Amino acid sequence: VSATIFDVAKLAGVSISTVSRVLNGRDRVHPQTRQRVQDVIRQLDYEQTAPARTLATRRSEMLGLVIPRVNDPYFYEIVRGVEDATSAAGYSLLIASQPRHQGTSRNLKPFRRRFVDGLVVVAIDVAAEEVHELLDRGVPLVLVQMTMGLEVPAYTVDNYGGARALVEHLLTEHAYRRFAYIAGSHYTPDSAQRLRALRDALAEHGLALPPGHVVQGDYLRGSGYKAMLDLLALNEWPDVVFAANDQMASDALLALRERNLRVPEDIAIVGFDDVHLASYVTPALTTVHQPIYELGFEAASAALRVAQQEKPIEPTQTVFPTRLVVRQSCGCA
Amino acid sequence: VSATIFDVAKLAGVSISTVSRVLNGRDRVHPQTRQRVQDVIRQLDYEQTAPARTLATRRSEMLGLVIPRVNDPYFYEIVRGVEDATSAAGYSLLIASQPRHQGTSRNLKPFRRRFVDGLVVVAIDVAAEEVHELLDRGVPLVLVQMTMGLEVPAYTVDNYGGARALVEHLLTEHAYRRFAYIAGSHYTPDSAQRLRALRDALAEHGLALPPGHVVQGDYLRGSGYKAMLDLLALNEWPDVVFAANDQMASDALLALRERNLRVPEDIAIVGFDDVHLASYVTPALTTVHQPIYELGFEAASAALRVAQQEKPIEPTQTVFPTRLVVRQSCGCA
DNA sequence: CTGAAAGCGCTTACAG
DNA sequence: CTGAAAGCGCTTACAG
Repeated sequence: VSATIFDVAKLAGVSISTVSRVLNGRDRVHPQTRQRVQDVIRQLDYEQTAPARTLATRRSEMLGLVIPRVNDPYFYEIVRGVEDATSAAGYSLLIASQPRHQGTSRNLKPFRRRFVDGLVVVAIDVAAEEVHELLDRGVPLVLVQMTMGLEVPAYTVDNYGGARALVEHLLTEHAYRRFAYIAGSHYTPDSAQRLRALRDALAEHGLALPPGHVVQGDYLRGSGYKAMLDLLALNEWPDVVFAANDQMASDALLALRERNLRVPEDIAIVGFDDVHLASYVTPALTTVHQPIYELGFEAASAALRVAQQEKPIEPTQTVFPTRLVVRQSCGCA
Repeated sequence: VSATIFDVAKLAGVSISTVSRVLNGRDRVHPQTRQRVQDVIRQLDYEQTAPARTLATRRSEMLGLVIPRVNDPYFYEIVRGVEDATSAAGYSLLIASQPRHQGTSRNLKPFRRRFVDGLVVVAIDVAAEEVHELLDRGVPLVLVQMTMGLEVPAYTVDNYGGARALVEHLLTEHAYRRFAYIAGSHYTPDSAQRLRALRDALAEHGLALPPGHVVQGDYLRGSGYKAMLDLLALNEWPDVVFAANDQMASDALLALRERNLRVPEDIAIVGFDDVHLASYVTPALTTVHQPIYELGFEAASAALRVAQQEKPIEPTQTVFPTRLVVRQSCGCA
């Protein structure tokens, strides 16, 4: 139905090689020939067929994205960043979202078969073998919110530093002593890093987490509510609850309100991430900001930069800074 | 680097035609031959190269998605629905997000060139010409949250009915008389439908919107705040403010809190959509639920069903029901 | 500066 | 049930 490169060539009175040359802007073409071909292209509304080109060049002008399928605005922000970088480069985005936890995975195969020019893998367990295979083939692959050792490029945020700053604030500005922690899913490293920061900061002040004051959540909607109820079942309540993300902190808020407990007067709550929700709940959450959109944008940009220059990718480890955001849920005015 | 169909054929001692047959499960193949080929495929870890297949068959096993690039959890829910339907069908998802308002668009071209097997277009102005061209080519295309006349299949929700039920509640249960409306972006039909429902319901009760009581927002974060301030600048305040979505309603809440006004005592607020945010703000928003995820899921499923059966798509107009969700922001306990 | 030809890795009538 | 061959629409050395 549509015009092919043969149609263009015939009408312009040249060979398809020449059409291909003006299409790709490589090699020299006589200005008049070029003009003639371009006119015909416009006239026929011709456009290259992507798979034919991909087959010949092994490049698809698509960026692949692997991301957990969970319904979390946090991941949406990453997607937006990846997307913006991708369209800015004139690429298309091919998405495969995955159940968050799924043992060994062959999720990268579809991307191999489709010749994606780059791949961004977000917070997903992928087989090291597959990652290295892609990297070895020269497919620029970058990790976001996870690392796989120094040989694989990764974009993460300073979870430890952010959590540390948050806890220091709670210790020095508010003099809280009894802390509790609502953990995120256990198979991601960030919750563990944030917990470690909490423990270290407490230790420096001669404190420790009381037994039973670390409860398990999963980062998702609802789990913070249940975790908070577990905490309220303890003999001695904490002064302050540090939830591993804002979603769980917000759900904890809901649990406390139901029990007619006041935040921060009875129990203070803090979160992590600084997603939009954090500033809409009451009291607004004190939390740690991380540059979520930028994480996605920079990771994708890096992969695309490499793809477009055909250079091998450097296994750079990029750690974005985080920043304490003080609102009211910690007890500040 | 990887094995091709030739490698498999040679090692199995058959022609590539036969390999292709076992790969695609069509035509009869002798069981022993089939077994031998399958063994070799496994042995070589062979996988079909997608673009080669696409070039030969004109089918890509990709579903295209065009969606506004705005940062709105509402759209993320749709994406999730589309995504789940897509992976359930074994397809990949190719995303092109677009600035929300961009005049006539050639945004569908990339999808034509890549032979997507179906296309879901969400709340985006696309040129009617391009839509019909794709439809004419047999590419199943479905519209979500927009319609382009009866010839193009569309998935929408009952904005009018939902808004109507909401306003009836406010009129009969609460006896509010002075209404105000914060409109969504003017280039989408849903805000206008909701406003029309409001006007009709008021008229039936012998009421009307006072002058200046319709203010313009854009659905996005921040605009509800500004709109609420405009309303507070009026001589006579409304009893109740109907914001065209929950995001703007939540921002209006923030504006009122800053002025130390109480919701719902001083001014009641209601929203639309029933996004997660609605139940986290204080007071929780009375709103209208719409099945956002389902909208994306069903639209994508319909397109894929057609794609897989190679039948022409029926231009069905599907309208999902909406449902009043009563929480506290309207004045209910 | 330009063209003829081979090749990318598949599928699919057409014969047999 | 199976194979040889043409074709899908491009790109890219290789000659000239």
